[in-house]
Amino acid sequence: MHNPTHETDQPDDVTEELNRVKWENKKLNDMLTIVCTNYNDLIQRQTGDGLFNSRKRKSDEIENFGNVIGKNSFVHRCCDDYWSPDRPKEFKSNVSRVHVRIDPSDTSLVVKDGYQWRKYGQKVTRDNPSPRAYYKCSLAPTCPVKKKVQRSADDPSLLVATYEGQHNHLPSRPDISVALPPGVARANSSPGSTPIACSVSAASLDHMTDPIICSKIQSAIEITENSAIQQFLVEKMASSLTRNHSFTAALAAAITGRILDDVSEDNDDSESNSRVFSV
DNA sequence: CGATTTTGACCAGCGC
DNA sequence: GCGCTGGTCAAAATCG
Repeated sequence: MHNPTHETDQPDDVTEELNRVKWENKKLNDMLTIVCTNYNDLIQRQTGDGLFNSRKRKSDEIENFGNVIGKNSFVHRCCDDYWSPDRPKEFKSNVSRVHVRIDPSDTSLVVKDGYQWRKYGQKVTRDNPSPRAYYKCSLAPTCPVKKKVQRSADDPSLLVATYEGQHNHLPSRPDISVALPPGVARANSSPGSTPIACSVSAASLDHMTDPIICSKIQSAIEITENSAIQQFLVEKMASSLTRNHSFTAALAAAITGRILDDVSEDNDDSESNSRVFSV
């Protein structure tokens, strides 16, 4: 956003430019706050009402925006074949799976990801001799996120965690999820598993099948500043919201109105406005 | 003593 | 309609 050619300007111009950039950042923060609020409302409306009313397989329809990432773990594409190959595919979108390498002798079904989970059930399924554990997020009473953890039938040293829903709160260990917004969990190590660092190795990223998610996650890992976190958050929300035509129409109308307001308020500085919204 | 885990029972979707 | 199956409940047990 900041034009590098201004660095050679007079000190007064530099100060003015800095003030202008600060003002633009403040505007972006305000807009981001509004978008976040509306986004959470929309997601809650889409996933909250009746989401867990049924105790049965309609829970497959739950949307998920959380991708978990860490050393020795990797994300499958959101629309893969979930647990069973013969499951219907039409409502599996945005349910993410995470594979975590553990010690084969470790029998615990624990995948630490910065959130606090309460186990509410365990089941032996037909297609896998190892039990499947069911967890609910216990960090916030209203958090709808659930996860299922089961050993891979093919590779006992691999834990497969499936996340359903979106966190409506921050993780209990912000140090783990420093670069990821709420709703994006990060896999950490279980007691018997290989410790997972906060960086992602190239080898682990190679396991990812979706280059878009891979690149986004890699960029997220490199984020250390607030502006970068906001950018990642916007990308995440945009990728899910652009599928909703009514939302995009409403958003376009809102932004258009906002731009018009800005133009009328800052009539002397139309160049800066175009710079902000041309991203 | 509160939080969490375990585990058997129950419920509901799905295929036949 | 019936049986199989996955998901959830809830009481008891365990843990810190």
